[in-house]
Amino acid sequence: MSGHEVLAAVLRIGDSGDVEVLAWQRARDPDRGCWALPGGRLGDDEDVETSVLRQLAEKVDVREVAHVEQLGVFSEPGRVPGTRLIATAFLGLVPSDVDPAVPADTAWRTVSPPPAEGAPAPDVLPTPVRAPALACAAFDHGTIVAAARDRLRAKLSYTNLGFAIAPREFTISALRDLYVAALGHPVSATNLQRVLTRRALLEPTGAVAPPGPSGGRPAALFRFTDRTLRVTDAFAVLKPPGEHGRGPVP
Amino acid sequence: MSGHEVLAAVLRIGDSGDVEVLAWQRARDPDRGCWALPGGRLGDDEDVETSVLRQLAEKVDVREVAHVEQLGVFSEPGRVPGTRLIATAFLGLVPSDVDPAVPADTAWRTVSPPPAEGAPAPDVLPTPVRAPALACAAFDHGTIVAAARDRLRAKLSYTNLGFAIAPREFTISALRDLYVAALGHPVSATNLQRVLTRRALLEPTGAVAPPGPSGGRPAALFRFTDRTLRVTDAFAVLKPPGEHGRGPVP
DNA sequence: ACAAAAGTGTTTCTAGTACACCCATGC
DNA sequence: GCATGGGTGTACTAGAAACACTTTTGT
Repeated sequence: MSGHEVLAAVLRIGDSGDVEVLAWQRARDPDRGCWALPGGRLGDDEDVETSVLRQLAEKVDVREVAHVEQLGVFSEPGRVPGTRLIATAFLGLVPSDVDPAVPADTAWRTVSPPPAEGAPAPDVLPTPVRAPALACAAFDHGTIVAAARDRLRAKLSYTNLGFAIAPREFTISALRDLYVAALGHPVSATNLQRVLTRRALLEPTGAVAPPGPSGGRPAALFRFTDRTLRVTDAFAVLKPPGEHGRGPVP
Repeated sequence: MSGHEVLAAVLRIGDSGDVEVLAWQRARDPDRGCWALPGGRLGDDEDVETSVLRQLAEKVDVREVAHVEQLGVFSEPGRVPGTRLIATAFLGLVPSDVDPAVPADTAWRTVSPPPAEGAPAPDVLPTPVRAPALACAAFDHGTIVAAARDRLRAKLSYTNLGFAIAPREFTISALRDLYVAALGHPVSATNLQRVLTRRALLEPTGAVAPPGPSGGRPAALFRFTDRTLRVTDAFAVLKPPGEHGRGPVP
């Protein structure tokens, strides 16, 4: 009776230091001109995870999507006008260095940052070539994008999810910039390196990046040791007794 | 084309110190005799959240369910034989002191504990009147119950979710027993009290509980200050700078 | 008096933060 | 030399775990 669709909020950290989402512009009513998330009807012989990967393959090369996970179900009866359509929403992440070819109606749009809670507004940056904001989101896709952005922000803190937004190899300060964009607050490169190193998420490649035009010490290159999601900081509290200073069991 | 159902894994900590799930025994094939989660078809004019509360009202008094949240979508094409049926699964929690009237085919069944990871098996308890194990779960409901149990366990550590499994008023050691059952590992009453008090989740009622038959100091009664979900320990790491020793802003 | 259960005080540990300082490069 | 960016060493802090000890009851 009711149809089922899958929708993907694919996020990437843009060069300008913004979170961007992959969206396509609707050419027809309803919500003509507004931006919609890629997705489509669930097929008869696929589950939602398979379906979202299939749908994404039509927009971007799926090999470029480093991580996909379910966000939840959006099922308000009137969420799309006309028919009843239930959506399973996904978060997808693409490393910042890949710029996949996308169809003509599709583009990376800047996700508006969440309201800074309590903290004063961050310094105004000299606006470089940033993607245009997601001014008009079709249907309830704005809610889905916000959920995706929040999920990314939360998981960066207690998992190794950084691997999905970072290039294969990177300098610590480049990684810091990605974290700043995704978290929305300043991050110290010094401490970021220490936290990720202590958790054994990062390893040096041995190579170094050449310094910029104004000099400076060449930065060492790092990579994530693991490229699948791992929870690294679960049970911050009330953890099993006797696990005080134990490192991770090998 | 494809139907949509909602399913609720309603959990409770039983008197015997086990996690129990509300289930009903199927009288017909397929999976006759196995235990299934309460739920049913999504109505045309309701979203999944509304629907699951409606479905639960047929099994238990919804006022007794202290917390409900979405777990995810289960959509494998063959998850139920015959037709295509997509399920949105929910976690529900009922305080340990309520024992709602349930239909004849419905009962609380013990959820098998998760495999103890690394830690040695907990002490063998003298088995009291524990609910029978969920030996045969219908369809993919076993997976859903496991997801519910894991979700509860994780959220107990970084939210105030304890309010949903505890009675209105309780002693610290009673609360400790609930946490032990849900977490699956020993918890110190001393430290539990301190952690929850420091986070301002607990407040004394002023009353005390009478000691048991063998004496002992009467225990003070406490309650949760809040009875809606609140994240208390987010961003354990990489939190915004300058928030070092700041308490919660009033 | 003694056992049992509850609760407090105090120490120790660890992860994270802050910050001063040293290193390597371009000009 | 000196400005610039990268990296290390080290002190400080807070939250939590561990454990000894005190308090309040029943027998």
